[in-house]
Amino acid sequence: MDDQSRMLQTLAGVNLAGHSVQGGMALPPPHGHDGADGDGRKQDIGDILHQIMTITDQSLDEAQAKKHALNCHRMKPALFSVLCEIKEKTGLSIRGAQEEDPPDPQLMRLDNMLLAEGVSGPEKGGGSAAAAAAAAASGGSSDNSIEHSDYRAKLTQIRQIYHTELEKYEQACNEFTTHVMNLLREQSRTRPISPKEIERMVGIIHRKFSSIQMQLKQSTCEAVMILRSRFLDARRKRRNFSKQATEILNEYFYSHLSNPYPSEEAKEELAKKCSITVSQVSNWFGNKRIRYKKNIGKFQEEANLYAAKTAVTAAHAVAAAVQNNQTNSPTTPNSGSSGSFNLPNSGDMFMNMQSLNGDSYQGSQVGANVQSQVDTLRHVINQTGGYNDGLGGNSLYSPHNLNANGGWQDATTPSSVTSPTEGPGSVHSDTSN
DNA sequence: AGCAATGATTTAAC
DNA sequence: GTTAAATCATTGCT
Repeated sequence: MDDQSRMLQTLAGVNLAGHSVQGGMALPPPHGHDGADGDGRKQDIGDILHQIMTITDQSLDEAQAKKHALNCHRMKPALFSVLCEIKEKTGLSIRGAQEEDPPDPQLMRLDNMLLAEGVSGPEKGGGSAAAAAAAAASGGSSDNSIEHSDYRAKLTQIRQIYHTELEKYEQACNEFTTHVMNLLREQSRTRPISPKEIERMVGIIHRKFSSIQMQLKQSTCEAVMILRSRFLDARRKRRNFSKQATEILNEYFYSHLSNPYPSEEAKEELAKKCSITVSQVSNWFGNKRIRYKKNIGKFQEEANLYAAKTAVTAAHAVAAAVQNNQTNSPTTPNSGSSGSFNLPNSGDMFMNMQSLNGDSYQGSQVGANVQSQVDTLRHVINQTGGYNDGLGGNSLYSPHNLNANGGWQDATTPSSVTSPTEGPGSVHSDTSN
């Protein structure tokens, strides 16, 4: 207010009246008597200045009436142009102080995150990436689909709230900006307000609103993070695999008991079959190996079960293979088998008929499969052939797979490590011995 | 509530 | 990178 009154004093004392400043001259009272011509002009200026000064303090109705009178004042145009000039000069320093700011890095981070989470961005398919991540992290299967949809629903909810709020803010911002601009434009007729100043004011308003928007974005991000941690932290919400998935994994495990290290391709295939991720397959095999090794006795029943389960198909497959070999090349049993043997067999059955490229496994694969079948058959033979060590029916199956060191007999090195360049025909490298 | 089973994570070794 | 081993955290059964 000091600057303003000083400015007005200068105006009244020097620029307009043409007189030198009279030391510390206060504004003339608004209602004074008319004196000489000079005095009268001074009185006019003082009056009009006072009116301009107070017009913003008055109510709109009051101001409306006064504005009209003010605009009609004979001194108004001259005074107005001078006020504008002074305002422009003082405004320069202000303008220099606050130039347009660079994009806020924090805001950019929030925007990026919201975009990545599918909260902002296009409506259709929004959140699919995050939802897919949720599906992958929480472990597939039918149980997971419930969680998946639940996650999606919650994310959609957040998304809706976010957009509604954002729209509200934007609308309010626009309304307010328009209102202020109208007000300033209106006032620019009576007060020295330049278009640039209006622009600056709009900028200030937008900045204010964008800071509010940032708060909204921040809280939305927080909500998404909480949602994610709740749904995606598998440890917090562990889901057991479906029975079918466990069965598939167990079948593979027990039919490859001699070397239960599925190759990368086999893991992928198992993951696909079980609707879980490859790392979940790895986890499962890791857990299974260690738990089996730790307590073989406990798993004997299970081993027998799966051995018996695959025995019939294994027997059929081996029989067919033998028959096939005999018919194809009776003199050299192994020479002709590679090209024609493609029957389902044993534990590999669920893998071999649909390799990654859709072809049947043939050629070198056959040897591995037969070995696997022999593994399985050996269990079954032990079980059904009456071999009994006298310790009871459940101890039929002997853990021939483990060596004295506690390692897997045939598992010299895990297949995925030692044979990364295996061809597509040797997916089951872990069974070839 | 107690417990076993089980999927995931961590750590260390390779 | 993978793996074994230990451990954590949850699920599901009794």
